[in-house]
Amino acid sequence: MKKNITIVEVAEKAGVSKTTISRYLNGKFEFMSQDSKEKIARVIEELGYRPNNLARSLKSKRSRIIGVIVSDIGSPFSSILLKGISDCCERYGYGVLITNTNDNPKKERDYILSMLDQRVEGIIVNTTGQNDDFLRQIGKGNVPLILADRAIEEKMFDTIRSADYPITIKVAEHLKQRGFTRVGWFVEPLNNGARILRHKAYVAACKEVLHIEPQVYIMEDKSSLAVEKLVQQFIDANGSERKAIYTANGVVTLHIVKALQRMGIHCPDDLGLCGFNNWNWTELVGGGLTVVAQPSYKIGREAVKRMMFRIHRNHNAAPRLIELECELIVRHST
Amino acid sequence: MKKNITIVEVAEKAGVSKTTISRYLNGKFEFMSQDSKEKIARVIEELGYRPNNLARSLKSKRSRIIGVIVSDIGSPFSSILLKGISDCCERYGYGVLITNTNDNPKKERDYILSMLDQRVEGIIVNTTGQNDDFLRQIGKGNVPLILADRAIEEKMFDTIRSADYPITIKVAEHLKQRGFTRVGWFVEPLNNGARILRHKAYVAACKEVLHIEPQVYIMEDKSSLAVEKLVQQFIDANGSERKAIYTANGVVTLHIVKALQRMGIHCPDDLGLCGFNNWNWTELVGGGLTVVAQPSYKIGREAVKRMMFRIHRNHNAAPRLIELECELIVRHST
DNA sequence: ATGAAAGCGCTAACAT
DNA sequence: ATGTTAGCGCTTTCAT
Repeated sequence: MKKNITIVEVAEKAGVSKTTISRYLNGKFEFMSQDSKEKIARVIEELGYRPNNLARSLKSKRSRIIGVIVSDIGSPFSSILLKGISDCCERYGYGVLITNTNDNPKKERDYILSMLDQRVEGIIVNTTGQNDDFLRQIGKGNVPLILADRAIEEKMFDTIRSADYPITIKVAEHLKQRGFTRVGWFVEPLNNGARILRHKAYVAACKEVLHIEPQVYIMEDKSSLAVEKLVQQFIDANGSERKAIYTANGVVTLHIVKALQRMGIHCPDDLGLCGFNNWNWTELVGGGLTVVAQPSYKIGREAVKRMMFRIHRNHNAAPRLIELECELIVRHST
Repeated sequence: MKKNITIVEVAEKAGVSKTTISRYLNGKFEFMSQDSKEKIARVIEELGYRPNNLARSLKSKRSRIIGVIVSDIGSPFSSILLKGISDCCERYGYGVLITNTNDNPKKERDYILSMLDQRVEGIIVNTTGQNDDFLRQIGKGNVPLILADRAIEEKMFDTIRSADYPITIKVAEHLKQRGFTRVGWFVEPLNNGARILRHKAYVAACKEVLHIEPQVYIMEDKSSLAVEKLVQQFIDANGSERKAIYTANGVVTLHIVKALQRMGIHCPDDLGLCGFNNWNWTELVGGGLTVVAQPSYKIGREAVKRMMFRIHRNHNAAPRLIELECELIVRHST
């Protein structure tokens, strides 16, 4: 097990002090002789020296790592979000420490604390929605926290999410124009900020555009039978009206599509369907699904940009809500 | 900006030395009075003290972080793999530093180096396949490297992947039994270990089971037109035989399904189709796709287990190739 | 333009 | 059972 090369050896071999090496490493060439510079470069090359980032971070208090906590790393939303985040972090020379909570609030708390222990410079969290008090507490510390997709009630953190309201209005207009007179909204339990805001948007769209009573169907249980029952319930409740389902997210969309297939219900003739999230398979099923495309990649990218702003420009900027535009992709199912 | 609490303050307030606090933090209670123990616990609680992991790692040379490099974080394979890795790391008390190369070999090299700078204790890499020399170099160092899914020629690293050979034989038997007399294999360029091994398996299956000449179709270009052309080529080349397509991975499957839909080709009557990877949408399209289910989650989990073995038990164990069983899920398309 | 020296917050001999 | 001390590998005043 060969010893690691440190700054000391480099200094000795280059015939200068540690300080000069450190300056070199940090790009402070301004008051450094061309000679030293070249010699150092050569020695580093020869030795294959690489600085120890733990030591650098410990001393400088800048780890150049940001933490990311997602609620379900297996979902396409998360992977695209993460892609946006990592791509953007890379441009800023930051690394990304990622953890996955599986929507478990306790894990979320533990991970946040352990990321702070690692001295991450900021945390981006797609919160489970059950940690508002804890998050507030963390917010008082000096490591910026930014919410991705899921907001919390209080306007305390920068939040980057999709602009659900305008797109939901647009969806309603589209459905109305296609002759649908009843629109049911299918969602998982309303226990996080994204779902709550989308719910508001749906209710507003019912009032303002569709002029109907909202019909919210909450999937407490995602088993095949339970979902089919819920769909049947919606159908039975609306007699001979032209009915359409609007879903709250990609997971719900998937469950609904499966249920409709099993039930032998065809879109758009038997029932309209507008999904949320333009996942790669949505164009493949049933001749193509009409969907709202959420800007997941951009959400990631903007979260990082905002984080960099906070870290490098203004630690105490007022929290901002950044809502990014969604796109309605009309296909065969409506 | 309030000062961070350090071990020194805790020691003072508890009336003991730093050493004792350090012992407490590391669970070395064996020679510690019940009294000290309780007092320390209380002080830590009161102060809300949390140890600085950078300092711990720097000193102890154990960061309790492992690095993971995936080639495409946006793909379901990667997300499930990552889920397996993170879940398992958590059980061992390890954090995960994740980066994404987008199949760019240069990025892969840079990320590996920067992970080493962070003093990760091990690296799991789903390599682009274009860095064999570099990886060998890294392999000589003392940070274990484990390959996930994509092997390299030389048997130098632990490698965890799916057992492609037996499942491919099984696929061939299934297709034969269903009356398919020609099977074409569709793949991206053969530039990584997974594809190369799958290619071998396909060729073997052709000889041993199907008794036909292999027909390999390489998708150099994934545009709609190019893919359609390739499919048409396969069809034209095999006249009135019963033809089936077997794909090398989920991305290829997706492209083929799209092409078939556009071309108005129906499975299994016009053409059989067996995909690779049981992504959530495969059961939805065309009445359900027959697929090989790759054990992505398990690959992640086993990679971590092997990593822990290497780190904690035997740094110099002989490299092992661990191949995990795949499952054939027969649906409507064959 | 360069260096000496004092830490960053912790761990681990080596005492006692 | 507990404390003293010397670092881990770097950055950063403050000199010169």
